[in-house]
Amino acid sequence: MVKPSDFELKLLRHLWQRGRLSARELHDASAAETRWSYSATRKTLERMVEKGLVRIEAFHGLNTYAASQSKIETLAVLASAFARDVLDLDAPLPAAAFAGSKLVSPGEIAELEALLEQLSDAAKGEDKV
Amino acid sequence: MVKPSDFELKLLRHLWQRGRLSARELHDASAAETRWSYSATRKTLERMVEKGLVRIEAFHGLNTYAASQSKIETLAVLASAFARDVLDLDAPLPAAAFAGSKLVSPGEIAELEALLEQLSDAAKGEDKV
DNA sequence: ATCCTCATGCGACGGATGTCGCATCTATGT
DNA sequence: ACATAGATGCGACATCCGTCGCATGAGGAT
Repeated sequence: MVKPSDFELKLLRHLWQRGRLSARELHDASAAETRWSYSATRKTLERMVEKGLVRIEAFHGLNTYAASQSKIETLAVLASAFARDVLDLDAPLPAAAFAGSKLVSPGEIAELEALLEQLSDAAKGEDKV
Repeated sequence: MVKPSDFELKLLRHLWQRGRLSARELHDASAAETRWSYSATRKTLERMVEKGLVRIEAFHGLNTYAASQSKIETLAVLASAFARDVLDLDAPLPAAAFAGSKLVSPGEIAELEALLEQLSDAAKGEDKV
């Protein structure tokens, strides 16, 4: 699972919400936040494809892009990095941390928690070696 | 207030805990985690001085370094960036998020919350303009 | 006076990322 | 057939950061 940068995350959010988009559509949707030129949006998108964050698919010559890593997976990577690097926590972040976010429904929070625990267990395993 | 990178944070932790240290002392204390050469530690330290994260002071020719941004301030920047960029939260992170961390005492959590609220209010102000 | 050790200043390289422009190709209107 | 608009591939530059090495210099040991 890949950890996106802050800007990459902004693009991902639109893709999660709206599914598959062309570069132009994604740019129009996100330009207000990023304040990027169309070129900048496209280049970032291109790199996200290389990294495996986004899947590209052409329809009759028009490239379209869709997230290839789910919102929950992505939040899990980000949250566990925060817990480990910043808070120096062993256990995963408690669900309460996500409670106020409009990004995740209660059902998704449950899913997230499961993933987080998995990640933190995996980390412990590596430690021992 | 400056947002440190993950590695810079590792160095800062030692400075918060032990106060002023020489480059050598800091390196010996942190090399296990960073797995860096002495040169790498020094260079990072040098850049942290430029950024204003650390204050340098020479005693009879020996350089010593101390954190110039407190633990709580730093956690506040990091936590509010996480809340804003990742969780897309308007309000600051709830105290519950920090509860399990050995880095902060209950008293410090209170201090943190105050700071976080300040930061989130400031952000709203800028938004409106 | 000579040598060794350690600190210091500073340069360098590579990868990630933010940012942008240009040359080319393709479909479409006239 | 030709011009125009938009999409695409790709190159480029700057900055940050992880990482390291070298040359110089100062203080102590012989």
